[in-house]
Amino acid sequence: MSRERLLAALAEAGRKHGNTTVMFHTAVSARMGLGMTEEKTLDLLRRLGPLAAGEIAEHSGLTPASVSGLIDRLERKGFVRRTRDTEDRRRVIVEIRHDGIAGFGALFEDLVRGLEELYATYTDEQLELILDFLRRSAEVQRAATAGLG
Amino acid sequence: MSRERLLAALAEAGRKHGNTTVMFHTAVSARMGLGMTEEKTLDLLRRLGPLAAGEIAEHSGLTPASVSGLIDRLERKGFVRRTRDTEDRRRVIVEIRHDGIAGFGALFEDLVRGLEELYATYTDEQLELILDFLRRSAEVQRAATAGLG
DNA sequence: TCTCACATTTCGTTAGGCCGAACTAAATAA
DNA sequence: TTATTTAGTTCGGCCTAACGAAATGTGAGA
Repeated sequence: MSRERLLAALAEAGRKHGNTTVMFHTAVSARMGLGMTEEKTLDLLRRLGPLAAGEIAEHSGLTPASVSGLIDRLERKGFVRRTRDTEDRRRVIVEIRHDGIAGFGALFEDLVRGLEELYATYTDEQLELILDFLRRSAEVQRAATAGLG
Repeated sequence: MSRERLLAALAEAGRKHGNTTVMFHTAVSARMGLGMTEEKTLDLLRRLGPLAAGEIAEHSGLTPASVSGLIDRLERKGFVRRTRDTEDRRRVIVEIRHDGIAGFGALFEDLVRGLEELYATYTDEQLELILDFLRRSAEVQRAATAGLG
């Protein structure tokens, strides 16, 4: 395959790959009964650990009032727990209830298994190449997203 | 790096890559002033070509009433055009207005340029490997999504 | 103690997007 | 022609998730 064709094929494959990623993500959220904001918040908590309500407001750009409602919804669905900060009892700490999201791990089973099978077909060198590509490509996407802010 | 570590790193990198993909996608939609449904509809029209309102209803699972409003919004934003079917004048054909979407191509510029630069650092053989990986990995995601239906 | 500042919640409102029911217009059957 | 079905639209109502303003409870300094 000529390099030109190769690059064209990569553009197309990348587009499709992105599409399936978004679709999978959307399907998972729907199954968990989560809205966009709720899911983004869970992701925040996964990455940064327990946060105060105000910190969630900062990270998400929502007003404090909206965050209250957001936490209510997540709590009602069993995904997070509210705790009073013992240091500063005005603050409310929000933490993920791992027991609440555990049941949904099954949603990822097919994906995880499929990817494991896929990875199994590559040599270590090839996997290193793929790993590097994924990291650098994620960085490109991150930068492009920031450029849209 | 041991294969075990390699696989763990891939799982993590894959997760992050998926995240950045979704975030980029979300940011683009926001910039275009599109809701989730509107965007899904545009994607439908891109993939399947012009569709009748009723066909959009079938594909999206929305009621005809909702589709009417949906088309109104897309039309008002300049992304689609309504046409009467000349065969069956009850039917309304919805088609993408490429001139309406063209202005937003710039949103992808950074991403496209970044990926081109990234691809430029690989040999043809390496790109073939990446292409194959993207295709197979997209298929895994597609299958996993279908499994959630 | 008495403010005053701060973190969060509550309340009332608004905008978006969906639905069902009733409607118009066009095609089709009797 | 007339009755029925089909395709979309309009209307009114509802729900979700956001917001601003005011209330609540807590901390901290004079």
